[in-house]
Amino acid sequence: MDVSNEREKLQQIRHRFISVLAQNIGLYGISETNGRLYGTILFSNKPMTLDDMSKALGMSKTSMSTGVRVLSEADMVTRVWEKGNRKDLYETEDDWYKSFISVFINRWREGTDKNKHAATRAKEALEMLLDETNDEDLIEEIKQDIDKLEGALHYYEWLDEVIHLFESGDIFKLIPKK
Amino acid sequence: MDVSNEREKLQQIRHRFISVLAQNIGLYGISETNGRLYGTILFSNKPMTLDDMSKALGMSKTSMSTGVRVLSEADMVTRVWEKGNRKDLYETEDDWYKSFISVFINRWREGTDKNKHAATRAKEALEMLLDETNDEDLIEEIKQDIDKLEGALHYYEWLDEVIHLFESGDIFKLIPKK
DNA sequence: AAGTTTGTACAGTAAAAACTGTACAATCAA
DNA sequence: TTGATTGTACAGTTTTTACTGTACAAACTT
Repeated sequence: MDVSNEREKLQQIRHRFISVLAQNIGLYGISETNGRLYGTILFSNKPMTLDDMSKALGMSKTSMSTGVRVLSEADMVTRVWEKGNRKDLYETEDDWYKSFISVFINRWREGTDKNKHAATRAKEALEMLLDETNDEDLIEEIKQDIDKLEGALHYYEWLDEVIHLFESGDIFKLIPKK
Repeated sequence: MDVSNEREKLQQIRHRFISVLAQNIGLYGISETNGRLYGTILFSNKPMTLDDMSKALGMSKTSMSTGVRVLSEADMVTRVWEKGNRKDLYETEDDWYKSFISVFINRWREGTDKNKHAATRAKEALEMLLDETNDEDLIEEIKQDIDKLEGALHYYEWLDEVIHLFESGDIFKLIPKK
């Protein structure tokens, strides 16, 4: 088997892995195409330009530009400088713990905070309404709603602490990096 | 302020909370509309029929049917029986720990396993290719790829243990339910 | 300065997802 | 059995998202 054939095989192995990676990267809030872009940059063993990516994925440079922006904002790729090169170069953050966990934390922190805030506000509003009304049935319904919101709030508080376990890095005391 | 006005206010408070909940439920892999459906059933203080939902959300019964199926598969709502009622009735699983954590676990377990499997297969394939080839440059590239896959696999193993922490319920020893 | 090259905004197009209405099978009532 | 009601498959539509090509501003070269 000659070298070009072997190289072909290498590409195929990479491609297969990148496909699976991209399909499951939705867990981190990244779209499949951007996941494919991430995988491509990951396995390019040198930093890539937008044109490189465009060529590698057969997609427009515009798409690469927006894709790279999303990945940069998620701290999954970083821009890197190289003397004498006018083009922007990008490479992946190779520490998977760092990049994936931080993406995870950002997403969950944001979502949980918003929910918690909304639940608190709703509970307060219901308590005010409870004071105002005299209708028996309505009072009963409001009380049930407050119960539900309290259940939700307990869960969010718990989740808060879970997220903090990751933010603080304490999770690694419990489950050490491999 | 009369009762109908107060009832209006109650609906508004519910609606506002449900909107936020629905916007953030994507974290659990549920779409925003299905999140709204979940919220609607949650705050209906009695089990709902498809027609109830359709009316409450102003959407087709077909959509309710498919939506409820998604939520059922995720164990977020359950079908419930009532004597003398021909229609299917649904209510939410009220234990947020139970429903949300199980949805979370299912998603992450599945995604992580797939990635781990793909990484293992890719690594094996690369090791075979490494044996076959004699080209210096190619050997170097393959080695770099293997390194990356090993990094990924370490992360996946770690993630595996994290997921298991939730599956086993041991997380509650560390961070007790509120 | 003029001439290139590079990244991105924006408008338009293609593809995908969400949603609806109709049709029909399954279940129940009489 | 017939007639009515309920849930869902399926086809078609609308809405949303993804993607592209063009045009242009910013940065660099000469």
